[in-house]
Amino acid sequence: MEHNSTLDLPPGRNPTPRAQNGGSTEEEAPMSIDTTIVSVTTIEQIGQYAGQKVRLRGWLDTMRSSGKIRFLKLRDGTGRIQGVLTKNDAGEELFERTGHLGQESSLIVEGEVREDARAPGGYELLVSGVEIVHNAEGYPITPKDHGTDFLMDHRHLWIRSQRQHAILRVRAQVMRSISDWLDNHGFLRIDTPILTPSACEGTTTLFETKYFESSAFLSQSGQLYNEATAMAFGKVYAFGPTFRAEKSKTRRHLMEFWMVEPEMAFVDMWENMEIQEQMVSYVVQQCLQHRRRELELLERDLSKLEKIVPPFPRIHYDEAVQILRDKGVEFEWGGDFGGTDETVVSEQFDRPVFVHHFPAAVKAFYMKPDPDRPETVLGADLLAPEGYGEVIGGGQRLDDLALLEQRIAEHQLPTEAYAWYVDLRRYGSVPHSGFGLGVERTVTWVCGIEHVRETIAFPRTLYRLYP
RNA sequence: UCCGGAGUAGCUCAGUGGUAGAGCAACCGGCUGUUAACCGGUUGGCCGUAGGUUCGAACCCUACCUCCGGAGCCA
Repeated sequence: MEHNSTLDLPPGRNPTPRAQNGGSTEEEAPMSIDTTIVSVTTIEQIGQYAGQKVRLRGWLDTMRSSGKIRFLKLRDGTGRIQGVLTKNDAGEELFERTGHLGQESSLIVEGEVREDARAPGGYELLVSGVEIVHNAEGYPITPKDHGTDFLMDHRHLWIRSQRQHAILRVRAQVMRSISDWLDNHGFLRIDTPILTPSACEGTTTLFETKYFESSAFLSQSGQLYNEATAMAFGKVYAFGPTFRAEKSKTRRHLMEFWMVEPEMAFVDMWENMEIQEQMVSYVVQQCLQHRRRELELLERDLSKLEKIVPPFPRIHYDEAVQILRDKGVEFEWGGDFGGTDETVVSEQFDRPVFVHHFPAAVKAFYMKPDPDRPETVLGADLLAPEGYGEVIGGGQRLDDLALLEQRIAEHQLPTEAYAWYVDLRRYGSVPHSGFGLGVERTVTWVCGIEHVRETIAFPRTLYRLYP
């Protein structure tokens, strides 16, 4: 992130190029930053420079003025620190010049790092020089309350705020931990196409786009392609965006969302679940370890996350139906779970719960039926606790040529388009399984927040394509 | 698509038939330890749009638009 990292240089001895003054609106104002050699650092690293003079480059978060003393809260993307400026120490000229800075003005600030119990974070900067790179006027997001719609209209600015930083950092950690776990367990990342000739699962509505003289669809899943790459490499995963043109309007839905989809040859439904619980536990524990500060800022109940360790409970669809009925929910065997159904079931457990053996009728055509009860499939959904709902859908795939051809016919799917997929059952078919984990839902759960739309920088919701 | 809620200052909202309001933001001034600072002042309005009822409509009625929450579908 930092181009001028000072990590491996002794403090105070790394000459950095003089900051350019091109964006300054000050006319012929003297450079108030002196030319002595001062370390450029980040707020994250500032503790290493206690008692020394440093230079920070960032944006003005808030400013409070009190006549002869001024507090400039600076953020630089790595953290926030309060700069203190007094008329006596800083001098009349500097004090006057910083009196009319708007929120989010970009600044290069120089000063001495001081430990101070009064400062949030333990350190503050005794400001001795300020270069105004750009003085911002009328920043729309004030420190007061705003509605979601207003904030979403200003999403490009909203992501500068502390809460959004915390969420997006947790997201990055979740994605990184997923990749780490899979890479360390013999999976090869092979990404699948986003432009596809036809529906993958044939269930949801797809976004259609021009493809020269014909049309193409934005992928709703890499699932089918993953099966091909798994037959080529054994253990694989795809990690990328997926698109669903469903008119879903809930706190769990986005039109564009990210999914990681591992697929494994010679793995059955039960082993599939073991892999999932290992990976999910690892991801949650890594977030606790590396993003604790962010989770605390979000006021997440960390004790709930600490419980996320294997094994996760596994219940049969029949049991789940019984739980619903015991809790007074009218539910007929054979249906899929709605949001509230998922909540009722998952609230019975303090860990994510697998619900397996769903009725075949509500699942995709490629799911393998249970030989003993063919009206159910060898698949499992993973429901996150605390009512966060389905974060994983997965299962064992149909590996029998004749049965797959029959299913494709039953679902009235175009045979030509699936010819390559059927081929996989013709040349060395093996039992195989996989799953798809929704990144935004997982991040929502880990963060303990209300809505998936804050877990991606620029969410695509039903009626929002801006910014 | 269906059900429910809401559109009033830049933002968050009050105002339920009789002169358009508050807090914050912005702007001016005061204050040497502020944490969503505080104090004084100034600016700021096609009350979502179009009809209708009424002497008179932000307010009542009708339609439409937009947003929010939920359902369905899904990760």
